[in-house]
Amino acid sequence: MMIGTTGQRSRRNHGGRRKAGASIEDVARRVGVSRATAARAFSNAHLVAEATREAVLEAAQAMDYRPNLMARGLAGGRTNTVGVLWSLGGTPVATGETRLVASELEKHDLMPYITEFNPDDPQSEDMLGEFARRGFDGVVIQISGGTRLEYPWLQKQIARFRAAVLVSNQPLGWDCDEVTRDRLGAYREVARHFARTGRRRPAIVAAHHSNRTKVEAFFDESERCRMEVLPHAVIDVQKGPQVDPAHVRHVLDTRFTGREFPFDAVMAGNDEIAILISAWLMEQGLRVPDDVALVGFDDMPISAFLFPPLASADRRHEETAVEIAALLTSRLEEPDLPTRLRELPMHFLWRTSAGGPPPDGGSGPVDTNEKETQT
Amino acid sequence: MMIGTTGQRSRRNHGGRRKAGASIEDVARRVGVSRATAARAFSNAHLVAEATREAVLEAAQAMDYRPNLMARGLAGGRTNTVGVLWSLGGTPVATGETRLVASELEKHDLMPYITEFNPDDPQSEDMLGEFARRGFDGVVIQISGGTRLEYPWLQKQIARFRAAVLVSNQPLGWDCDEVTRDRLGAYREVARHFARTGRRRPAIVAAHHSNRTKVEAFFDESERCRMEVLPHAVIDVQKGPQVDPAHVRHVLDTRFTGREFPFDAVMAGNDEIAILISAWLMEQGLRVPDDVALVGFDDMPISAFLFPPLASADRRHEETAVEIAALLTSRLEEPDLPTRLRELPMHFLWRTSAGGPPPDGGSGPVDTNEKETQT
DNA sequence: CTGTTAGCGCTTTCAA
DNA sequence: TTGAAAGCGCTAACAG
Repeated sequence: MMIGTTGQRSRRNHGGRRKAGASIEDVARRVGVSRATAARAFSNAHLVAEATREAVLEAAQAMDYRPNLMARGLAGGRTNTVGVLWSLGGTPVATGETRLVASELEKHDLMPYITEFNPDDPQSEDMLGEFARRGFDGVVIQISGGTRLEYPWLQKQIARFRAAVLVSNQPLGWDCDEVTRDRLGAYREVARHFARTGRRRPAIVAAHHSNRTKVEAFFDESERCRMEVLPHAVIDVQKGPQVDPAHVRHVLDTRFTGREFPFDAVMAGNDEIAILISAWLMEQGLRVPDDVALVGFDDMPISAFLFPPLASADRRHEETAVEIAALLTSRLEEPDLPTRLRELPMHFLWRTSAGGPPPDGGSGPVDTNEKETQT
Repeated sequence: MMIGTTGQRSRRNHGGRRKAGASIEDVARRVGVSRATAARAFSNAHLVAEATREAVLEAAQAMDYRPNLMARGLAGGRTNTVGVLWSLGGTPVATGETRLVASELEKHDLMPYITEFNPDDPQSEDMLGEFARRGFDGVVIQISGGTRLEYPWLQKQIARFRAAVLVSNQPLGWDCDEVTRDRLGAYREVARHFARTGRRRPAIVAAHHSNRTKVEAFFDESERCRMEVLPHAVIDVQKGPQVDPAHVRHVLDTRFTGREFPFDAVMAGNDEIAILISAWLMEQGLRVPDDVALVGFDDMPISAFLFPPLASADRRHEETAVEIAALLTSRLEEPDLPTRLRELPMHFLWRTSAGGPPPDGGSGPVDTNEKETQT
């Protein structure tokens, strides 16, 4: 490591107060009204005379005035900031999802702050406290494979914000708006597809073994369809907090190499795992889907273009992001709205890797089956 | 779409002032000192008598006091907030990188705001203004495949922050700290490897054709190594602002299907593109690396476990993230430091898909060749 | 509909 | 080393 010295330019503007541009006072003076009136033109437009408001807005435009949100928050007003607490788990799909949510919120002039979140981690409580202290207007909280359905501290923290949207796997019924994406239906659809196309011995390879419901749904449906559920049909590849490709590989190697692979259909917890399985199967000389049918989950952008194209389940990211933003902004506008529940069930997305002909001649069901409820 | 109504619970805590926990005044009262002194214990500890400070800190702890950062910012103090402006471009690698940066900053008790950034987009200027108005302490700005080397407005905006770190492809020499990851070396290494292992006709498939330097470096080295650079050896798969798998596929299909694929070595702009190419080649009945050697870029976590394992270039994410955080925090502590430049060149990472024996018996060079400079 | 007046919780002179 | 006092820019009563 070399250390050279070729100059000594140093940065100006060290500590100290920075001038932050025009203030509402400047605008007010220019228009000839009081500070309060000028300010109202922004935060309570409906309390200001049409003409006055226009004059203020025009002056503000001319002076390039923008409200200082620290000051606003401090005084109890809105900061146009929302926290997005998501369990990223290192998967590209999750981070992609938060980007969609972020860009959707930005469309509504809200500034999203995205952060990793795990309700089982006590540190997460601090995070929410910090958000409240910073005057965040709202929070979006994803309770993903959550081990529980009740987090009393969380429910309490949520009440500190003007708006809160929960993103869940199943309706939680907390006192806030909620978007639910049920994945059980997709798991059952995959099981039925496997059975219908002549598969006999299905397996599931997934992380988060803790979250049993999806595994149960899959095997329940498998048995109803007369497939054989072998003793070790659940292959858990969870290790740390996130999926580790090396570990997935290691599990497959130690459990199956040298022996005959006993399954003819594999459901993977997500597309990344499916890709790893696919590579491993190829290496073993097994063909997808001829020898083993393979289905992933969450539909990564590249999945449709792999060889063979990887079947998956549609996570409905865009719709979810739009719903979240809609719920949040409407709540911010009208705090007294009743709590709302939006259901966006996930569905099996047929592609070649799943084998056999696609279900009823299409790549997915037509009825997406969403529900809108006031709870 | 069904609309049901099953209740009318509504949220409390609509607008209005929220009580935000203990204030510095409460702490001061409890200890028996003035507000100013208590506050100094946090923001200017060295101006307070040892004993007083300890008493204040202890009281704060007991009362679970945390400074209100909106107030602090408003009064001109630090907000412990930094903006991370990164060109995500939808690639999982970029988002993964920002997560590393974020978690590194969090270790230093800084709160990162990650946002998409493109210096060629005029809207980005607003973004920085907004950050300044919100009292952000610093910004991390990635100037990626940037078309230019000078962005006067950007350099000016940067001066509004206490700290700024630039993340670039090549040293830019602006008046702020900088981390540079040169990728040209890696491109040259790949070309040399292809030549050494008997490949004759290399191609490059990449987005961002605008950024020609890496393409030039690759073909320059190819020619020096006596490989044949065919007329259409640059396959541009750029369409929108981000890589679109469908478009990559489309380009490959329209240009090569039905004809013989003229190249025996392909360098892809990133691992995702490489995966798409690999699938496409398989579909054409071409084998990697026997018929076509393939190298990606940026080393996605799953790349090492694909079939065949995908060669790539090490983006040195972790080191980069650590450097960024180190530069930022040190600048915040000591504003008068000279500007610093850290160089972290990227290197070729051999794996099976690249064909032939690995370069000098290893998977990569030992000398990582970093530099530390004061400019 | 508009102006006046208090703060929000902190930092920062300026004296003591 | 500490305290008193004056804001930072805005919102929120409360009068007019």
